[in-house]
Amino acid sequence: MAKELTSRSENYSQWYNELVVKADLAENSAVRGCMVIKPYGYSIWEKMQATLDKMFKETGHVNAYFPLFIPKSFFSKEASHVEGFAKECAVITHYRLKNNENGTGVVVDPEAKLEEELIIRPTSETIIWNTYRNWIQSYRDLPLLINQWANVVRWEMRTRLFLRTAEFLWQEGHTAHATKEEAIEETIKMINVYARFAEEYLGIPVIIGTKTESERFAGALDTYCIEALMQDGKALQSGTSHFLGQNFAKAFDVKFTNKEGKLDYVWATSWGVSTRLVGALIMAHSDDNGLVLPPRLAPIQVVIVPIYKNNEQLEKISEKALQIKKELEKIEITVKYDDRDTHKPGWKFAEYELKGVPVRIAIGPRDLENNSVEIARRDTLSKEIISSNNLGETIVKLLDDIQTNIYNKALIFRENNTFTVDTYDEFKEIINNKGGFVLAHWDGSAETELKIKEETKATIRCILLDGEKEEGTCIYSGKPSKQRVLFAKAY
RNA sequence: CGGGGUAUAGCGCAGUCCGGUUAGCGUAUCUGCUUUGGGAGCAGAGGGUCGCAGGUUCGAAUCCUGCUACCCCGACCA
Repeated sequence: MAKELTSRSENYSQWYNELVVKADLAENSAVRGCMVIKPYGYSIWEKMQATLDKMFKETGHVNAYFPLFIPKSFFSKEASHVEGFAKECAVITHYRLKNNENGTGVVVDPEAKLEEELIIRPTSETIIWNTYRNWIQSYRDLPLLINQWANVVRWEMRTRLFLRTAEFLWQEGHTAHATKEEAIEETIKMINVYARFAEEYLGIPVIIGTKTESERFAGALDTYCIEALMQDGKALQSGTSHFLGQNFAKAFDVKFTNKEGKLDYVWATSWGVSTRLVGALIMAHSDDNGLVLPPRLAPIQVVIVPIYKNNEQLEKISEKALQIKKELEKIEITVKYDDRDTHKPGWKFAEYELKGVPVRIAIGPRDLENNSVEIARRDTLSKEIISSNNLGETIVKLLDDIQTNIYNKALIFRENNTFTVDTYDEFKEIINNKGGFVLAHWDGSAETELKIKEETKATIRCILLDGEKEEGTCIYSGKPSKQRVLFAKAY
């Protein structure tokens, strides 16, 4: 009642904005374009971090930390990199404040101007490669497989909670290799790690592909990406992995002696995912009642709500509830027992639905008599009374079911909203009226890509990595094409 | 950064056009009693620099100017 949510059909973006705030994930801050990630939202991010970090370690990477500030001169060393980021950099020019002469506060001390201005990192390639120069001399120093968890700042014009904020949290992997082949292998390995994470944990099916030249990371030779389809038919780039070639090695003079004793430039990759994934999670699965979280990333997997008329009943129910909690926690399930007397059960039901808790167990006097509990699952909103014997086993299976179900639901949605077209008219019809992914032939030219973007707002999300090599003609120019590419309107 | 909109109690809003009692409603909060298997009921109470800064006026939430933030639509991006 107090937290009525706008429906998706009524206004999808309003639904998203309200949901983020009402489910207590994040809110806008006093600083333009920056968000406050609240504890519930942050714990989802922590779960993502923990999982990804483990996956990175399993693939041989280690964590380190590089500075937030980058000297301006570093930044300008790689030409296309500067061009890509220059328009959205925050710059530090001074290092001191002083009291305003009229006593009304503080002002920047003009005496404290920095010799060299500092850029707040929009990404760390430059500072990292400047450092790697000192770390790498020989092929024996390679590969260098480093990741960092950090915040970055990109001065965005229009921001949205999680999807695009001026400051965001992410991880960025930066690796150095002796050969081109090895670097490309690393790039592909990591995009596959992201894809596996998206599908197995976020429960979101993704398309793996490479970016066209115009969508590529500034400074990369190739950008691999995973693209997910949101419920409103728009695509969300959910992770990228870049093959940087020798661009940064040349810009920062990072050379090594190879086995033949010859000097050569190092081959590089970088890859990242951000708090944007939280936005993906919300938009992929949630419904008009609120969040739907995949069990593997839900901060609370099971909530237990007691139903009682008096203290005596509450005591008996609590005894049973705590016993169940203990049993579930023993098998690594995160359980919250909500015995607050300040809210009624119905209120709690609605609240936990809004917050996307996968499983709710309700226990009342009738259940005590019958040795039963009521189990409700968030993804289907269905309820069932079951015996409270062997609850652990049941819940484990149920959580697995939910994880699989929401993935399948998202997969079916994507299948139903992926279209193959052969004419520009069909293309426009689908992009304008339905949305979704559209597979179409493209002649490979930046001009055609731009024209299509200008006319329809759809962009090439990626060139499918495992796409069929099918000859055809470009829907726009009629020129020959070797394979279909994936178009969509994107976030 | 361009166009449009909004800013009044924690949240959601009315009042602003046409200046004039003590700024109101819903919800939330607090107290008490009754309640508890899907967002409880009744009674009472507290809570406001009307976004910020100037200006006009005897008098400003209301009129004027400037600023800021947020939302929507464009251009740019993870």
